[in-house]
Amino acid sequence: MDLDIAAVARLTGVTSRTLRHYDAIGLLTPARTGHDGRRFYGDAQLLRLQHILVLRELEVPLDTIASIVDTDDATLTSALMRDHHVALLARRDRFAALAETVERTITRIEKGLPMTADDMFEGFDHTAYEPEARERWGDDAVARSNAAWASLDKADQRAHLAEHEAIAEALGRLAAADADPASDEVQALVARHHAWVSLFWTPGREAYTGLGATYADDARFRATYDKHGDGTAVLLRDAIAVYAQSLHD
Amino acid sequence: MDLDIAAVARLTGVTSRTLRHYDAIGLLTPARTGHDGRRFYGDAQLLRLQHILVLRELEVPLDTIASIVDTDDATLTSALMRDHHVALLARRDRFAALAETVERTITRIEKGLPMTADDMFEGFDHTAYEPEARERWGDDAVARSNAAWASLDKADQRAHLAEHEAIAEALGRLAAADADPASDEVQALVARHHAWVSLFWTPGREAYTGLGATYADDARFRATYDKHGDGTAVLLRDAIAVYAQSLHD
DNA sequence: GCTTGACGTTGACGTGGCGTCAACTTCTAC
DNA sequence: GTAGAAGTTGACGCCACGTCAACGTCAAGC
Repeated sequence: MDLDIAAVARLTGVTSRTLRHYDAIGLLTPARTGHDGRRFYGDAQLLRLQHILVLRELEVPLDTIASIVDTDDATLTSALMRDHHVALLARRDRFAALAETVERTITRIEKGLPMTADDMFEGFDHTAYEPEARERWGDDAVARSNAAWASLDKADQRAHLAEHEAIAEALGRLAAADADPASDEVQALVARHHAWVSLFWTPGREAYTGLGATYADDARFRATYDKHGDGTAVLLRDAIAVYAQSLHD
Repeated sequence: MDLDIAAVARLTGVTSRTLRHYDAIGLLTPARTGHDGRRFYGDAQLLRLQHILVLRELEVPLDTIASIVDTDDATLTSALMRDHHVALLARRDRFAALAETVERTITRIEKGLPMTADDMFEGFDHTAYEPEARERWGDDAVARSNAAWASLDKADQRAHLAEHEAIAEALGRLAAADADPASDEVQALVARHHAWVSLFWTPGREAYTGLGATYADDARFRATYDKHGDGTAVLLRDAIAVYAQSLHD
């Protein structure tokens, strides 16, 4: 059942040096150590390693990774992994966009057509356009939200996740009852939602409205909310549009 | 027309520090320098920068990038960019695979189902499986082939690209004539093809056969060959299957 | 029992691609 | 004329390992 360091290296593609490094900094401690110092890893370590490698692919610094994977609660872990799963999809889309930009550049050059500088760098710059979506789903957003997340202790982390679930669920019920987006009940939930989002990022009027629109437009967001009932994402969008009027600039 | 360093930074998303670094190591020299030392960039530099950034996304070291983007011939450059475009698609697919693996892991954990260690790391390890495809399209393969490429001088680089075009074109004509894969004419072209491939990687019998299969199965490869006429990729695959019998293990 | 070779161990130093000061100059706006 | 924004050139710092050296341990074959 226990795998030695070479077996783990073969299985996962990381080098044994890296595994030793992760042990040295306390990021991944072997399940047990042989009497001669040899390292042996078990299933729990493999799962942890997978999560570590996912975050490494997302270019999260190792010390931040450490505080993320150290959350020992199972539901918490899988919730975070869902978040990182979405981030992987975002990176997939990013490379698709880059490939498209490069393809456009090649055909333009070969045909001798001119090209604007903006077009040439579409997809490269991850801060310049689509502000809300990039804010929430871009690479640096993941980094920042991970850092914010890492600053919480475990109880706070659990509470934060539970809060979002509670909001979405309550919204789902109101959506099923065909509630008015401007009603007090719905607006109270939006206020909680805004506070919830603000852990990672405090959106102003325009940004929050944009975020609401993204919720309803983007398939990934919509699925997250509509699993509590169809129309939940749309209700949230419309409610946010009302709520956002009270926010500054 | 000329952009100062801040404008380029905004446009492309790189920092001005990075641009200064690229100037310092001779990777990207500004079009002109103001009398006070300020840097100004033109269209040619932007195109070069795009290529640099693509290669950086592919994790190619800067000195290798330098020797790649220094090929001054236009057709050569666009041929290389095509190659790197494919590499971007490969990375896109890689992240898609990672996301899928993570998704599988999450649902398995939440349902309490067991999971084999192999399944958990599908897509992470880029050396363990699909040897031929990974050899040709994986990240490290791009790195190695770029390094091999960089070791050639410009005349050799141009000759190498022309050779592949010539082979593919001749194959296309024979495919249109419904030639026999085992015929001398076709086999002579396969011999040239094997020699051509061997600049970056010398495949044995099994690997070369696998490469041929990939040519016909993978849409990206197929398109590359079939632009010289439908059925070119299939002819090449079948001809390789014959040719490969003469290769060692 | 002894050697051999594969594979593990622990330090220690090296490296690539910038980030981040510090100290200074230059242009623009009021 | 002066403030402030943004440029310049060094110089050092940093992260995630790679790489090398010196050494220990185990299984297999003689």
